[in-house]
This record gives sequence, C-alpha cells and structure tokens, in this order.
Amino acid sequence: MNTPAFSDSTHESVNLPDKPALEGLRDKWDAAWSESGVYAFDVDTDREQVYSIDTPPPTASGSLHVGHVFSYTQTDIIARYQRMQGKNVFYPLGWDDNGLPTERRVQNYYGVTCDPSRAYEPDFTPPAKPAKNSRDFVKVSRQNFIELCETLSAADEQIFEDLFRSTGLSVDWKYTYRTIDDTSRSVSQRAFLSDLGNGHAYSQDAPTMWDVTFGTAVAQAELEDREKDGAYHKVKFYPEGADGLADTSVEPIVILTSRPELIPAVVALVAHPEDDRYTPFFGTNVISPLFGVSVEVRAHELAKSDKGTGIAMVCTFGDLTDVTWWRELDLPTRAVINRGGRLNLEVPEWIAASPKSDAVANYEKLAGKTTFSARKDIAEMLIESGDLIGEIEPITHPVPFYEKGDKPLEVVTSRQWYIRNGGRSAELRDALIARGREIEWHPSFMRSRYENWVENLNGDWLVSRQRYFGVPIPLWYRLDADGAPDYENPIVPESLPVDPVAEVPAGYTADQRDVPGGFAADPDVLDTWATSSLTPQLLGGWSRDEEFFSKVFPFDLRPQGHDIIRTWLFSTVVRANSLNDAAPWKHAGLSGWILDPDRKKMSKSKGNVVVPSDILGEAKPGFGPDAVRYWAASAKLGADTAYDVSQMQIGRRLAMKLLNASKFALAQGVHAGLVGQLGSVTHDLDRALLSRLAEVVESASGHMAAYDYAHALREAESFFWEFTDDYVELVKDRSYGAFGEDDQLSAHVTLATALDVLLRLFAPIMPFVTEEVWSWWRTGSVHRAQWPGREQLAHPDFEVNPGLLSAVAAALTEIRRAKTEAKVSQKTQVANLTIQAPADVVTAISAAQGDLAAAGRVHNLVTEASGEELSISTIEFVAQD
RNA sequence: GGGCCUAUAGCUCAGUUGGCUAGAGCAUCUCGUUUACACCGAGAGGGUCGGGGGUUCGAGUCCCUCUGGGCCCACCA
Repeated sequence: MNTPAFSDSTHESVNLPDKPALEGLRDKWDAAWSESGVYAFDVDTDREQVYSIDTPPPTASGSLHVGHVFSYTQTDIIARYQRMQGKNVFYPLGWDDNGLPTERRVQNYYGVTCDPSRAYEPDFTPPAKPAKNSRDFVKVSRQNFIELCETLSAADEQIFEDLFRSTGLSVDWKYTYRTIDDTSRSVSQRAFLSDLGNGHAYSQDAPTMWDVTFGTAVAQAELEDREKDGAYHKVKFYPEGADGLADTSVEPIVILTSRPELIPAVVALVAHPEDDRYTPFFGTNVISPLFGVSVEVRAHELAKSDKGTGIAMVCTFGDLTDVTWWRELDLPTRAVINRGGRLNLEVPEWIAASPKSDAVANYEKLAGKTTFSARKDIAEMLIESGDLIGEIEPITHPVPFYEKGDKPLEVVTSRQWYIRNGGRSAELRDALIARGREIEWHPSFMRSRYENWVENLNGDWLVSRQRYFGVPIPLWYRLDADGAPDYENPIVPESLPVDPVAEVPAGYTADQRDVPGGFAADPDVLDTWATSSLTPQLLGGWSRDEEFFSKVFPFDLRPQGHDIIRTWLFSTVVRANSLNDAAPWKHAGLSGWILDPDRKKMSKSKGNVVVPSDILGEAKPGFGPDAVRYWAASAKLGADTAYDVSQMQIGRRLAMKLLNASKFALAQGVHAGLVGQLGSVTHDLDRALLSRLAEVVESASGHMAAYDYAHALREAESFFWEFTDDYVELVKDRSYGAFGEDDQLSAHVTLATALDVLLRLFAPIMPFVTEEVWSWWRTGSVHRAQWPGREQLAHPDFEVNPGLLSAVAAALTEIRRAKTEAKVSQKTQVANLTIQAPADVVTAISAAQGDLAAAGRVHNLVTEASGEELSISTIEFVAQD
C-alpha cells in the first residue's frame, strides 16, 4: 500500500510565499501530481481496500461544457474523500468514441464516407481539404474509415484529458479505454456471444421502429416524442357488398386518421369489445376507400371508445399499437412503406387483386412518394372520391423520433438482434427491479425512475444497427442451396475482435462469401449502448484478467446523469445481471443538470452553453479550478443547478482566504510539530474552539460518508469563516506573545491543529489551494493524508463550557457594533467598557476576557451579571490625539 | 393519463428523526480600511416558509387538498 500514515511530518520548517496567489497553482500541482503518482491505483490489493468508480466515458467528439466539469467534479470529490479514508481508489476514465457522433464528425472533418464494399487501402491519406458537399466525399473502406475515427478521436480525447486535468480530477490516467479500441470491441463481442450462448440474445424478424434518414432500426430507449403538425382526416369505410365492392347504400363506418397515406396498408378496423356502436360489425368486412381492399372489423381491449370516432384503422404499420393489434389479432402483413420512408414502387398484390377497377391506378399515383407528400395527395383523392367527411382538421400532436434523427420514425419489418431486458418477461423484469434494490441510490428517489422505466418496457432491447461504424455483430450465417441464410444456427468466430464482413469463418474460403452453400456475414453493428453497458466489465478486466476483476467488481460507485437512467444505467444492470449474476455497483450517484440563468437546460442545440475554459482560466474573467469546483460542490447530487458565476466568486474568495489565513497562522511560528499537541492547549477559548471543530468534523464526515459533500462543505466553510473572523482575531495578541509563553503555545497548537484539520476537510473540494498550503509546512500530499476524525481533537481536559465560543463571539460582535454605530474604526482604542449579560454568559466571557479585551482594543473591560441579554452598558473611547 | 421532484429573504440555496426569536452567501444600505487578506473588514435592513384544511402541547418539517414550476414515461384512431 502506498498510503502514508497520518501526520508523519514533525519537522518545523515552514516556507511561506511573500504574496500568496491562486494563479499558477493549477499547472504547478497538476504537473506535481502526475510526477508523484498520488492518484495511482495500487494493484497489489484486495476488494476490501478498494473503492472503484465506474466513471462515465465522455463522448470526446462533442465539445466539453460546464456540465461535464460540474458532474465530474462531484464524482472527484467523492473519490478524494474515499482516498483520504485510506481506500485504494480505482478511478479510471474511458472515452466513448464509438457511434454516430464520431462517425458524423469524421465524415465532415475529413470529407470521407464509408463504403463497406471497398477494399482496404493501407496508404490512404484523407483529402487535404474536405469537400464541402457530402456528395463529393471520398469513399473509403470500413477499415480505413475506422482508422480515421481512431485518429481523430485520439486527438479529441487529448484535449478532453487536458481539460479534466485542469479541473483537478484525481483520475488514474493509466487506466483508460476507448469504446472503439480492440479491447472494447473484443469485450463487447464476447459479451454478446456470452448472452447469445445463455439465451439472453436472440434474433427475430419483426416490426421495429426505423429511422428512414439513418437507415437503421432504433431501440425504445432512443425514442423521443416531438410535437409536429398533422391533420385529422375522417374517412369512410363501407361494408363489403355481395360483389366484393363497397356497399354505398348503407351507412359507412367512419374512422379518424392522421396518416391517410397508410390506407393502402390497412389490415383491419378495431373497436373496443364493449362499444355498442360497433359490436354489430365485429366479424364483418368493410372495404377500404380508393383501393377496395376488404378488411375485417375486430374487437380489442386496447381500442379506446373516446378516441377519434371510437374505431381505429389498423395498418402494417402505423405505430406500435398497430404492431400489438397485428400480433394479438393475428392480422395479415401489408407493408407499403419502404426503408427509405417512401411508398413502394411496386403495386402491392392485395391492391392488384382488388375488384375495384381504379385501385391500381390510385396506388400508382402514390407509389414512390414520401409519406409526407403521399399524405397530401391521398387527401385530395379522398375528397375527389367522396370518401372524406368534412374538413381536414389541422392538429399538432406528438410524433416519435429517433433522438438523433430529424424525420418521424416508421415501423418496418426486418431481422434484428435483441437482448432480453425484461420487456417480454415478468420474471426477468422482477429480477432487474430486485437488482435495482441492491443498489444504494443518491438521491434515493432516483430509484423510482429506474423502476418506472423497467415496469413500462414494451419489448426487448434491440441491439442491431444498420450502420458501418461500431462494434460488428460477430456472426456469420450459413447459406443453403438457394442462398437463404440459416439464422437459427449462426457461425461463431474463433477469435475476437472480428469483423465478419472482412474476415472469413473457420472452414470457409473467401470465395464462398454470399454464394449459395457458402456463408454470409451479419452486416450490422451493435447499438452503442451495447458496448457502453459494459463499462464495469471493460474497466475491470472481465474475461481478460479475472483476478483484477474480482478486486474491483461490483464497483462501489456509478456516477452519471439522471437523464440516462433508462439507457446507460439500465443497460449496465441488464448486462451485469446476465454476465455476472450481480448488480454492477453498490452505489449510484445521479448528478443534476446545469441550467442557464433562465433555468433552461444547458445544451448545445439551445446555444446557451458556457465553455469551461472560460471560467477555469485563472486570468479574468476566469475563477480558477478551485472556485469552479466550489460551485459544483455546493450542489447536492441530483439537484439541477443554475449556472451561477457569483457562486464561483465566493469559491474564489474562500480559496484566497485559505491562503491568507494559513499564511498568517504559519507566520506566527506555527509549525507541523505543534499539530495535535493537545496537552499544551490550556486556554479555555482554545479548547472551546477545538471542541467545536470536533463537532464539525464529525458532522462533515457523516455527510461525506452519505455522499452529501455539499452539506459537508457548508459545515466546514461556516466553521472556517467563524475561525478566521472571530477566533483568529481574538487570539492575535496572545499569539504574538502578549500573555506569556504558555498561553502563546496554547494558541499556536490550536492554530496548527485547526489549520491541519481544515486543510484536510477542504482538500476534496479545493485540491489545488489546499495542496499549496500543505506544501508550505508539511511533507507529502494532503490528498494522501487521512480524513480527520473527531477523536484526534478529543482530550480529557476539554470539558469546557459549550456556550463559551458563541458567548465570546457575541461579545466581540457587540463591541464591533458599538464601534460601527459610533462611526469609528474597529481599531479605535476603548478606555472603559462594561458588558452586561446573564451570569452563565459572564462566566463564559470571563474565561476569555484577556483575548476579548485585546481584540476589542479595550483597556479596561468589566463584565456584570444581569437578567438581560448580552449588551454593552458603557463604552468610553480613548480620546483622540 | 401514470410516476417522481420542487415551491423558504430581491437572487442562489441550507434547515437532519416535528422543539428556543426560521439561517447562510450574494445583492442592497451604512461605516471602516495600509503589518494574513481590497480577490478586504465590521455592522444593518430584509421572510404570513406557494394557498387552504388537518394531526399535535408545538408544524418550514407529518397527513389531505388546491395552485405554480420541472423531470421521466404513456399518448400517432
């Protein structure tokens, strides 16, 4: 173990700067910490000693904003506290450079685009100047594309690392990973194969949410609703006549739809089983307008009588409710929207077979159009045919989008891979909720968000993505004599990582690729969360170094934002449950968001982001890292916090005060050898001060242990200001030696001990300034010093009047007030002063009467017991010269 | 519609299991300032604890209810 013992330094040398300053501390100590390795994790350890942190890997392709500084600082405070508790802190940081953001950034930065059919060019260099238009981008192989991603993200990551260092993160930079590197790809693929082996992963040909722009399936967790303009159309469905055509002699059933372009895909009408308006029609058939397709009227519980006309048009597929009805009512599949978001060019067979004479012609008018323009066209056709009732009613309604996409999602049927997440199994769902209860949540109410999400899942986790960049699904499929793939018995690779598109499975040759009797690669990549969900396994060496893994897993802490509970947190629990049969961590710390001064979430798209380098800078208008950390530390976990410059100014003031107060104490002759020499603390005021500090330490420690660093900071801060404003002022003369050596020593030991403890209390919050002060008079790093304990400040003789400190402080305040009201300087000499107070207060004050008189510049101080509260009855200033 | 958080001084927030006259910082106002600190010090003013009801000897704190703010989910007829 490389944790030095508490208070090992007893030397008396003190090196004080003439003019202490915050400027330069960041670079000085960042370099010193790198050099000395104070934050290094010691591998020679056991699980008991370790405190491990499953740090979020930032997306290095984005830009860093104050939100990062805010939340990472909160984690760092916890890490530093645990380190001072004697824990061997495993605090790594990885990079999420896998996924669409990196892919897009590389395309635009280099002017290239990925064409997986191209061969790898070992000597490829990107164009000197990227083309402006994406049409002119250079096409490169997948391997070349990945190499460019790695190059660019490595550069981005260096910038991020520098910034994190300058905020004082005590990360051990030796332990890092990148979600695109070979190790991450191997672990991700191994985990996938492991889940495949134990039945947690499976593939299925089924309707899924599909982004037409990106051309990929997306998962439930990646959806978001956006308010969009739409329109309600009231459309007639007449009963089917004997000739198979619409019987217009009777009343039609009227449905309300915002998606009339899906009428060619209608497969049924559905109403609630107890809706009297429609019960007579259940089991009968109606005819779709324009296309003359016959569909059955069906009953289903999910249909709501109070929505629209009470009867819904089911299409394959308009939305996920359609999918439910399609599955549960065993309806036919009549898909007309293709993966590009357009209506199929080919006339569907069910329309071609329609007895209605103009059905095919009607469809042909829409073929090839986007859903958006088809919607307008079909509305006009419905008006013309008389199948539309009333006016088209414009509405705005929420429409599901891929969170990174800009066109509404469609539902498309395709073969995809899924990982079981409880969405289709109550048993697994219960197990995952139980895992959530093994974790201690900070703040605790965040657990209900997790449970809420788990309870409302509507399907398993779709993990395959039809993208190029990412971790490939590590499988091939055998092709039968007709060239059809056998999805049930995939070919598994022998070594990882593997790119099945480029590599050939064992027992096959390259020329057997994509030919009947040969093999085909799974062309897809895994969802980025499928890799991110493995951060504990990645960091801990799962499947590569099981001994190491056992020392850090389950992790002690997962820090993260509360907005990604449903994605990152949940998916990590899912994987740890299936791979390790455990909860991935003991604690989850959810940090809040940064809000701009108008209390809106700070985000790039809103353009209200503050760049951290501006505030971290030490020159104006910067505040320096300790001040920014102070701001982050003053917000509790989970609390959304306004970006508040004034809070940073207060932090800067506190940091400055620490420098100056320390310099003052040390200039008195206070040195390391005096720390903790409690036997020399003979003066009641000093004893009272240390007793009070002991309470502060106990309280702050309790809060720190409960992950409430903000509360601990407040305790320490408020004591510190009392210490400097009152105690230090009171003991100045005594400390100079005005009352003899014993009293002087008592003050010096108290100052040394209090300063020592205060530096430790502030060290996790303000690592730079505390380390600077520590270096003036101590050896080693304050960040390896032990967190203070109440017992270090306890002494059998210290049973002092508990009201002493506050009574003396109150008396001092009264003297100051009298001077302020007399509009004289605080330094004005007072000839005679009488203080009246209750007897017990008088007793308390008397114990520190010398100090009080000195601090108030009072020549003759008299105290009188009275029934009244503390007041000054006489004050006579010394006549001015 | 379901779930969760939140409402305390002009602003940002504390206020632990109910218990002295509800606190801090910032801002405001007044005064002071050269041996730790002008990136300073001292002091003052400022609150019906969102509204209403209840439990209790006692409610900022617990319960009910209403209102405002926010978040997550559901909601394409």
